[in-house]
Amino acid sequence: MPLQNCIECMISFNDRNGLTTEVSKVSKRVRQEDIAKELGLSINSVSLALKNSKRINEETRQRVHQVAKELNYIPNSIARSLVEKKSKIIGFILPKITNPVQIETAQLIERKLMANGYNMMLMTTDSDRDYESFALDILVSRQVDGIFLFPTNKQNQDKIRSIRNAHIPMVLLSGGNYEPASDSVYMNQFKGAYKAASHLAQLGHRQIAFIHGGPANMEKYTGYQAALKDNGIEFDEELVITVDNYSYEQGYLSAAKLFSKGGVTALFASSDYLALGALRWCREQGMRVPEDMAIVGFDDLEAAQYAEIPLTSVTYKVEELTTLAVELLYRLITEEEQAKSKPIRIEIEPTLQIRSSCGYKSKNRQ
Amino acid sequence: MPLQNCIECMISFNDRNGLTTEVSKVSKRVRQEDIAKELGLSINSVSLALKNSKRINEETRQRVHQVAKELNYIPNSIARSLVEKKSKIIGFILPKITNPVQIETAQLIERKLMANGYNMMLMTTDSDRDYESFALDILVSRQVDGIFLFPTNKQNQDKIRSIRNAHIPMVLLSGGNYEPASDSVYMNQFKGAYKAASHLAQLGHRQIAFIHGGPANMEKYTGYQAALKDNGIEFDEELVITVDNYSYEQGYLSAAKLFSKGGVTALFASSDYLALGALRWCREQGMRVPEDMAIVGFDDLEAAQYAEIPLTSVTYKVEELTTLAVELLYRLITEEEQAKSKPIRIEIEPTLQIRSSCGYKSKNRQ
DNA sequence: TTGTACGCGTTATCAC
DNA sequence: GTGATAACGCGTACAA
Repeated sequence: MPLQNCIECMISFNDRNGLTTEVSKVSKRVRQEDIAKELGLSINSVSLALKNSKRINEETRQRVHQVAKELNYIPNSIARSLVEKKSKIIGFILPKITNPVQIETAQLIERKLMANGYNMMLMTTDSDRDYESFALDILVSRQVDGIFLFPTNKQNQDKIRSIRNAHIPMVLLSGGNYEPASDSVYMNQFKGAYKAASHLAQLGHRQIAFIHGGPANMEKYTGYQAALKDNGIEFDEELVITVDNYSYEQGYLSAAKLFSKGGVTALFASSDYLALGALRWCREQGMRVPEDMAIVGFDDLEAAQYAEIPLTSVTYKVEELTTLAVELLYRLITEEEQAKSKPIRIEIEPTLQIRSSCGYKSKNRQ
Repeated sequence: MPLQNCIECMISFNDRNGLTTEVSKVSKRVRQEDIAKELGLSINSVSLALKNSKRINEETRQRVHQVAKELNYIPNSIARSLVEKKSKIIGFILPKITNPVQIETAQLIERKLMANGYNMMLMTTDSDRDYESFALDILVSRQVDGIFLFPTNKQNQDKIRSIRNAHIPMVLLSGGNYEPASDSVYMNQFKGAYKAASHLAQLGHRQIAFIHGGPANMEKYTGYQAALKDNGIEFDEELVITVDNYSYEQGYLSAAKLFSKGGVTALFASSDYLALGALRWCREQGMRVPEDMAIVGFDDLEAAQYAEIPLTSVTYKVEELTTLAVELLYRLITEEEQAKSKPIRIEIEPTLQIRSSCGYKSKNRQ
């Protein structure tokens, strides 16, 4: 689909399908007018009665509710949104729905929003700059009351800034060691990666490989590099592999490339799936983990904990993050919090969950 | 939140928050009227120009587009939806976002929808009857153009039927050996479970345990029972455990309960995660898989393939299913397909992907 | 307590 | 080709 000029594409969409002219056979939905006619009241009275206004007679109120139920009246949110200038929809944009942590974040946020009458519109970007931009336009067009965005690296910074300037509440769920373009609540991936790589370095490893998912993982990449530097290890580009999705398979294939040459003694993977795929390769090749190869993952999925060799992984409290994120968005929606020149920035610091796969004998070792 | 009388809850929502009276500091979005004023045209001409009507002068058309871009005009989908009686939103209801196969289904469907100008509203039910009913009401209220629903067992059959009667396009993504309440495209879970349990029975196992996730897994349950019966094995309730989510942990705990007594030689789990959790328990207890315990899972996740002992699992083509489901929904939307008295029913038959965990020496054994 | 009139932003039907 | 005018369904002043 044409991502260029996406607004134009949205504008002219109707020309492309022939649906408009078709006779709608949809049985008319019942409106307030219908129940007004039924009772010989005005639409207004019905409207007031339905929202239990005290300015309406208790008896008529009950009769209206009665008839509404009988006719199976369901309010038209679209019409309501138009007049109230609130859609009660929150947009949620994330790169890929297959990222378990991001989708868990979405789930928790959806639950919290639902409790306040909001619903969630979900869009994916595949980490693509144009898709991300397009998704933002769509959500603005749909008059969402707020947006959660897992931005991919520093894409669309200008657009994000302009949305913020338009006072559309938006909370970024990713960020790093740079000035964010909008208010944000996120786990510091830089620090997480730094901790992981440092840990491996301090266990004595000098050749630490790194697998990452491209632009979406830039912060992890820089964290990895910083850790090497601080531990006096020279960065070697040969030890880094970029993959295009976080799968066991990609981890498996990357391990084959990275480890066959020999020399490498440790791996830091930007996702647990990648780490577990690599783990599988090691097992097949008769490599012992952690003795021959130390492995650290990222996200601390349940799969990491239950792996053959329980996986050391970078972790953080998703529940805590989502709570903060929703709170911040509500503050922005109610404008308790004005859009200040400097975006609010709430950071969660990740920790390293140490298990067997890195070879460190912790007291809590599993 | 009050799930009873959900419509009333929706109706009276505004009373509960105090936002309505607050002064909106949102800088006014630009409307067609603004660009009309700017050019000394009528709103109508602007509207026509924006959608590239041939009934408008080419020069003015261009001027309108020009100004629209300058003012950063973004169309208001809410207003458009109101008059067109089409929201271009598709609702998607699923029990839990943490089910990888269901969420992959959602992802694939979202992509296909997006290519046609639709967006997706996502809701979760937690397999709860009232939540499911509530979600349906919300989506109807929001005037969605169609609904995908992973129904939980036979909940809300009447509501589903009434939505169908109201000619709101809806495709069910789950079903079984019973007359579905609406048009549906789904993988036959009964057959999948039947194949899995039969396979174990035919390998000689007589005590086959079963872990399932409650009402959402009824079809698998009956498939399991049917397989036992057809293989002359008496059903033993003691060998069945119900869990409330598909996690490694639940599988691990269930294995502890089921296997400690002894006697059981095989396990069929209604989800790969459960199976892998059980696998972990076996390893810790020194039980060999498949020699001491044969295990079969469901869904054929990547984790199953890459497990320590690659897991035999029930599988099907999600891509194929989503393609059929989207096609069917479009047919219903364009009313090529009238809502007939008898719902359309498209079934995908799952297959058993045999790997090492069940002990069967297939030629393709991994 | 209830009804009337108007507005929300857009599209569609007519005139001109 | 272009511009009034009337919808769409609901909320809210303001009258009655």
